[in-house]
Amino acid sequence: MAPTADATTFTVNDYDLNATLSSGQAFRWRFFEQSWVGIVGAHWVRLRSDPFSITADAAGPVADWTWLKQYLQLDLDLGAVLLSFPDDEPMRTAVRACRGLRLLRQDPWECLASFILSSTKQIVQIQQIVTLLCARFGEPLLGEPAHGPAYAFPTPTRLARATENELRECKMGFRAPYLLATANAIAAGQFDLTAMGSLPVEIARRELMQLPGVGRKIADCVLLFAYGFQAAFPVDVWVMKALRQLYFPRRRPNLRRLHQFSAEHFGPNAGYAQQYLFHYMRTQSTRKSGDT
DNA sequence: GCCCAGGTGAAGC
DNA sequence: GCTTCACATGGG
Repeated sequence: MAPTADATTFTVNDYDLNATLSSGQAFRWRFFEQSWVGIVGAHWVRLRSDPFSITADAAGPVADWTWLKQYLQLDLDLGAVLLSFPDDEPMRTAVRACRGLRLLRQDPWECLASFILSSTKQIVQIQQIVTLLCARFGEPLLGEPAHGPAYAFPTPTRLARATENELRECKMGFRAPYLLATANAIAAGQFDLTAMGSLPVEIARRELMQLPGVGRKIADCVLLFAYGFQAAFPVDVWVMKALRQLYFPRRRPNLRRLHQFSAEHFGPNAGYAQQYLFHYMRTQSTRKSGDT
């Protein structure tokens, strides 16, 4: 029972909120009673969608919804992006399967830290780790009591003051020293996350990969999901499976070759195409219940 | 028990 | 250069 709460409705088309929020880009959303409940920055928010609109409820008063519009990328022309995809059978199939899937625009630090925690973890487990991390180290936020306490994603400074053992208690295992060292570098001002967005993508990638626990794949995730470099093309086990199965059924190209292929084949919005392949593969091959 | 998960870094060839 | 392996933890 929040005293004052705000709501708003955005008109959309071709926006599949379910696919978008369950597609492994962001890890703080839960589907609950026909709504998506999550945290964006310092805001608790609940989202409901129909084919033509998305309605948002906040826990407190909201004077300006720009933060949510940007996060959801409501101004993006999806049709133009889809038209830029290669006109081949695998992409047609993937787009048919999840048309309306979007890329979010996330906070760089939250995105970076989350994906450091993602290596060889399933999406549900990444969600669990992030939840534990936020509950332990994040600032409390105004939420809705029925949904339990709400927390911001912890800052680099706060995590830099944690011990490796405290982080391991959040079930992150061998990723703890990576997260701690990266938080330290940023908190100490040795690494400027805000500068990445205005660099050429290759330079920004090289910079991000200097951070401990950040290799090519995680760097590409941050470039794509946080900075909006739409040509960045993260290759994880699913995308590798997709590329090999759909484009190289008789060969077994290595990672370097797949990156080369993706750079030549998928065009200026390769990262978007990658998300369609990723989501298509995951929803096709895994038939587990309760996924969304 | 076994294999796998939105990988990375170090060591071995 | 490329391939192999250890690294925590939990789900199927």
